[in-house]
Amino acid sequence: MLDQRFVRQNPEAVRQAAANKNERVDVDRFLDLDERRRELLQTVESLKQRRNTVSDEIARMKRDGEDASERIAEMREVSTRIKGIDADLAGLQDSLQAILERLPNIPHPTVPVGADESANVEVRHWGDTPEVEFERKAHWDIGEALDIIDFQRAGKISGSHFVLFKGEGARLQRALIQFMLDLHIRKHGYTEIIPPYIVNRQSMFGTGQLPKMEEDMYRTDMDDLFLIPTAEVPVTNMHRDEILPEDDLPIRYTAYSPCFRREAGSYGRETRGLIRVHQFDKVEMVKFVRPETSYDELETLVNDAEEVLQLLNIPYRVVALCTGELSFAAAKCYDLEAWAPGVNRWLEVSSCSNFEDFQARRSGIRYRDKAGKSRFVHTLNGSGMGMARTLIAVIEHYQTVRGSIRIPEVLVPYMGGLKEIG
RNA sequence: GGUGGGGUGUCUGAGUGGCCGAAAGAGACGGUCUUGAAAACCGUUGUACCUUUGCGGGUACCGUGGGUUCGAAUCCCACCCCCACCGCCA
Repeated sequence: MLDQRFVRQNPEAVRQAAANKNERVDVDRFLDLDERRRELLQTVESLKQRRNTVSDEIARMKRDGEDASERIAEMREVSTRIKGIDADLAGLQDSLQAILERLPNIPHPTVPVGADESANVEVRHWGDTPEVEFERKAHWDIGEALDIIDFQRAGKISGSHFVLFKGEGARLQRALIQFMLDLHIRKHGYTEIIPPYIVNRQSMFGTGQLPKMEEDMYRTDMDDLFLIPTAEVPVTNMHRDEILPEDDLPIRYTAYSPCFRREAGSYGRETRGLIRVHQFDKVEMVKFVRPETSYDELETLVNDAEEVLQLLNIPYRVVALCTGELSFAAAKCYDLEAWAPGVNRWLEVSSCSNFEDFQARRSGIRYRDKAGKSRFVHTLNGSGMGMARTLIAVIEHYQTVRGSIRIPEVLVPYMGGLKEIG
């Protein structure tokens, strides 16, 4: 969420940011409501001042045994007026709030301006995409041939775009998760969290999924709870409405969780196999940092994620998203795209974002600085990495001419010494 | 699900209608003392919003939302959350 005063003082910046993010916002209406609100506020506050003064007077008169009935009658009227104006004010506040919570975050100046992915900028790449020494098969063919991925039965059990892993396939996925967690915990200094996978409405609001993305979320009707679309939600909300000691910063958490996404209206050829599914596993990294350091922390976050792919020896590229591709809450974001030779394309396996104080303001996450002043922290998060797609990259990258899958060296210990599937 | 207890500032915790933005303690910050530190002592220390060029002035906030009242942390209603015990249960 943006600061109300910031919007008032920089309407053009807000308009521009929204336009660059392909969002439609009504800043004029906001300014109009905001001005009316301030007028009413001044009126009602001076009435309240009057009421407070006279109430003290009444208290004094009663103590002195004087007759205060005239004052009381007068204040009865004042109070009625106050109640009326307060009601109008509350209506205005609600309208303002509704606009405010739908205003997207302002992109950082270094973010390339553009409407779609053609404006994204490749920052660097790592590893060579291998020469085509044989006809690479897509992961769904390999998975079915080796009987380690079962789309048919997943469809029967749950519906399309669900997946079931079996035998060594399930184990490979678990190995990936374990390997990633260990890397982030031992080498990168993150603290492991196992959060709740179902959260309340306020948590979903805090990280910015609500109100805009509600139709993309799985929700439990009876309790109005949401299945998390990413561990970012529960982990970021751990410190909602808290004031953290400055010495605690930066805080770095990593969490494995399943992720649930309805993906309403995103079907088609692009989503075949494991590329886009309703439930997938992900290891997430979340940071709470001092504002001064957040862009340095973003770079190390990306590096932490990159190291996963480097150790798996999978070629990838780092892409700086343009304004039009940035999510609602992000100020800047890098995507990591792994090369998947079977489907012959780059797959987004990680997304690392700096939200600056946007989420912190929504969820009241602050810290107390050395001067004793409380300030909003900056929050960041990044996948490290998203499963299913990382699994695609591994399967398609490590397939052999014979149709088997070699196990990446770093995963062998997690596979109980197994070196090859099939 | 049932019964009981409870949600107050950074923390602990007092406060049952006006003199309460809120005692006391802790913590933090500044100072005195000290070679330095600790201890002791003195002082300062909530947030948001409106207004003002500035000094300043004002309003609101004691879990959330309503209500009663001239006036609510305090009384009433609803809801949420936490704790304990009982029941149920992987």
